Amino acid sequence: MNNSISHIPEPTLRRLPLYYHYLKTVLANGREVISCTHIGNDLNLDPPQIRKDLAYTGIRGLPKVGYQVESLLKSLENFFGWNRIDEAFLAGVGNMGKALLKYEGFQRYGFKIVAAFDTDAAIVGQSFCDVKVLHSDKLTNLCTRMKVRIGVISTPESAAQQIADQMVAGGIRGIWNFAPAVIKVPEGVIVQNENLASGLAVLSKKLQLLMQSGKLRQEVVK
Amino acid sequence: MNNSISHIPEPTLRRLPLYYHYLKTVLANGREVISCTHIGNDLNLDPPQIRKDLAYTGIRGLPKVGYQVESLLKSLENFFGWNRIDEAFLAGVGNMGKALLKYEGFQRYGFKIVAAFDTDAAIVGQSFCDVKVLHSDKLTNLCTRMKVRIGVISTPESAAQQIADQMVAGGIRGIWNFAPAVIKVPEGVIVQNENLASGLAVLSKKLQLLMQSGKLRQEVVK
DNA sequence: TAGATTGTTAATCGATTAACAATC
DNA sequence: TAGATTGTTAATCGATTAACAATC
Repeated sequence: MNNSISHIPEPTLRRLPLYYHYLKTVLANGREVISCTHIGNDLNLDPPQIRKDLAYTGIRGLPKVGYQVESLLKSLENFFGWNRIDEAFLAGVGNMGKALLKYEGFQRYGFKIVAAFDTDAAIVGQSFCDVKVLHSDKLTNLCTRMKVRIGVISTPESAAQQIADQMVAGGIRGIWNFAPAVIKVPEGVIVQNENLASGLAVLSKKLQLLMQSGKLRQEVVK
Repeated sequence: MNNSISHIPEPTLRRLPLYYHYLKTVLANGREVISCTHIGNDLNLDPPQIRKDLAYTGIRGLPKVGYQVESLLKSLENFFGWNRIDEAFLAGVGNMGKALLKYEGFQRYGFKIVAAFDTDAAIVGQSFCDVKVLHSDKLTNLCTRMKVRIGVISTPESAAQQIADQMVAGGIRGIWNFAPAVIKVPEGVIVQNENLASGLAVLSKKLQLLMQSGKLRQEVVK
């Protein structure tokens, strides 16, 4: 109800889909009501944080009882608008592009790739999961005609900016970028970068620190 | 030099690979020295933040001059240990698993998948980029023998925990998890979750808010 | 020298955590 | 009723941003 609160913390936005996925399995197991204590236990999160996150979707729980799983799921769906499917274009049908095309689980999150684009003649004309690969030349025009608002970039770095420009020219307002490139877009267009190297770096540095401290502790023990 | 500071902010860790990638292209363009002002301009980041991030790697710049690109790259490589390759196992050779196997750019980040595992008889025995797919039964044993410390999970959700257990049993200390599952591991094992649904949710919510505010503004103008 | 840039310290901002009253 | 849980307000923590002296 409280639509005036338009700022939602990004960490919260990132956690909400995790709750959703979890609650789906909870419901499948036949549980109708759940508490934050329980969710927190399964998801390794603090209950007050979960309560605050869920409150952003507008849902209210019952003291002593918890939340109704089904209405919690509906609340999340409404919050994100997952009941309506957003159509998207994908550019760059390489390894990552193919994986994204073939993954059908995104539909659950109101997201569907309806056309793919590439410049490689060997790939143009092929289909993946009923999505045809067209030549990138046609991106802007088709985008305008189909009123598509979301674009996925999984091209090599060298092509990313040009593809982004074509997307913006076609009216795309949100870009999900998997290319290791910084994309410049005009105001009013959103870029969400998905950089696997960042996650890998976090993991390997944490591991490095862990092993070091382990060695140090062993030496101290000796 | 200051190894006593063992805590590095995670946002910094996530940005450092972006600098590295950027500096590689800077060097390729023949530039030998660069300032944070310049980096910030190209990467859409504030110069003082970049300075602070880079300081964690131990590098020092020269006032008025900036940083030497080459020594900056070396400093980053040393900081992360990218000069030594970490060998990793991957479990779950589906769409995402194949994309990760085929992507060779990770070697630049000291990371190489040396064996892949699956339970599907149709996939076991195949090779991708010289990496052979073995049956998951062999994971734990081979892991112990090869002293592999990093595991990648790209299995379906239902298999993720079991694979994680096998990895931990084989001595793996760091898990890069692409499955939409919360994995329980003993203390001393690190899990880095890579959840595409989170990124997608952030993008679509931001887009939603953008379109709403746009419409509101239009109405106000009318 | 003057201006640009680094490096450091302080101030701000925002998210998480803690505390606690309200409630079924 | 008593205990568990929600929802809210306050305190803490950590990262970003601002300010500024030091320096080539």
